Amino acid sequence: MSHRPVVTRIAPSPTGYMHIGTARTALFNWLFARHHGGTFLLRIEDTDRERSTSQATAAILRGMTWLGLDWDGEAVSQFDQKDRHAAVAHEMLARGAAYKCFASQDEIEVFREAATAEKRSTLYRSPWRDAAPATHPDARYVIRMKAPQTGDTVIDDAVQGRVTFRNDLLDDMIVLRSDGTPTYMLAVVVDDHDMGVTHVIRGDDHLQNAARQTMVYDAMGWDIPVWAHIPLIFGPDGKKLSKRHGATGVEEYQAMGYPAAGMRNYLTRLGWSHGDDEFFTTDQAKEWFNLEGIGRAPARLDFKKLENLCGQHIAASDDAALLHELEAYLAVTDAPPLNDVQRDTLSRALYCLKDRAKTFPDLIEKAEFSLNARPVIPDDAAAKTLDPVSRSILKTLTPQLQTGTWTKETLEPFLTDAAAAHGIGFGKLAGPLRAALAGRTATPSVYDMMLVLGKDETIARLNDAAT
RNA sequence: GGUCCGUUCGUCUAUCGGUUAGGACAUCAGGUUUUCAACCUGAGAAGAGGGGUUCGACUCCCCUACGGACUGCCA
Repeated sequence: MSHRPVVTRIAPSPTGYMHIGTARTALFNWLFARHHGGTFLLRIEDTDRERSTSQATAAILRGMTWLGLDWDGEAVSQFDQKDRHAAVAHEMLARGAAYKCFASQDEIEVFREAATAEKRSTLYRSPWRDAAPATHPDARYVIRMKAPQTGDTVIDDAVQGRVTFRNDLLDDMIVLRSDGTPTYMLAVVVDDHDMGVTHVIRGDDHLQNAARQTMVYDAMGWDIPVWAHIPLIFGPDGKKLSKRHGATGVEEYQAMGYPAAGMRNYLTRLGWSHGDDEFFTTDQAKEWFNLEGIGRAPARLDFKKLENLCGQHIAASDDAALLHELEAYLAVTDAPPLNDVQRDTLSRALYCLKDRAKTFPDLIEKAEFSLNARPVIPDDAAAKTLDPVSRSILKTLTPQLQTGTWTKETLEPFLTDAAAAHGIGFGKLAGPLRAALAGRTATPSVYDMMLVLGKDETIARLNDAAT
């Protein structure tokens, strides 16, 4: 119960891509730290040398960066601290809080199989717990925690409440492997302590670990951090999120073209609430975020809602930032970059595009009229509107358009009158105009397209279609 | 099997013993419109089941059911 400045961390293991659940946990930790003006650290849990890869570490860094979750200081490698971990393990040995166990993996394996077969508890009780040092063989050993076997270990969790575990149901976990490397259970505690972590916000798959880790804190006489075990994220069907659901990796979401701000908003709201607030900025999230608002039940991913929120964020973005993020999106998907003309036209078109796009692919699709150079190739539906009559009307338009001023205020009455002059409503004229200008039947407003395209380009496209 | 956690509209959630159980997404029906999107209006839609405690339970307790996590010299 100290008043130390808040320090949180995200501690992903680099054994694959960055899971969306990890991203949300990172987000919560980041939000909490930023809310309190504290520190948010990134630690790569790479003590599993078999499975850790530098590519996975790079993917984590990319994912964090994309989501805008800036961490303080350098990302640290847990493995780099292995000597410190080993020292703590030996310190525990010296304090009588741990012991050397000479049981081989095979031995334990045999025990577990037998226990499982006989439906007995697989809890392993090492015969070396109380063995006199004189009886120790000259062989490889692991260091096991000498866990209390009676009483309870109580976790006061900021999300889950008070959770009690019976000590006689917990075994003496290994803290140092026979090759001298630390296990996760030891390394997290040592690192969190050394890094001054005050609040451990992580998936509730770690809830039981908190009990075991508490024992290490106690053995070393260290302060226990505030625990906050948050529920896991499920797929839309309520099942554990798997490849089958389409997207489990953060980078897949980026590649699908969701804006980072929308992603943050959605992920923050998933399992956390601030009254009825649904759409909010990252600044608001930082201002509002607290542990009390975190729910206790797992939440399902809802892509429709994600899209809706993303659409709102795109609409709320300022044009320059939106263009910048769009180009970044293009880059990660290996799409050809925008040329100068496209960038210029698009930046002028954004105002009439961003209200109607939910994702970047969506935006690009709707922006096509401004991205593609002549000639405009109409799709089938658009081609149908360009019948001889329509084409002849378009033809009469261009000379008159040539002389008018190019503003919405002049264009609007002009086109309305032109339609009327041919005995049709503007709605009838809009179809062929769309086809000529965009080659589509679904486009932004005709006026907006004309404004974005400019007089010369508009007339050229109209002439193309009329002939 | 054991331990632990969870369970409000289809989905995300509000409610912190007293509400016609609210909002959002989605859905459906209207409206507006220059197509699409958007927007506006409206509708349907929920406390897993059973016991308690209480004047009164979605809210507190117990049991059941269902879901999940953990049960590694993985993290």
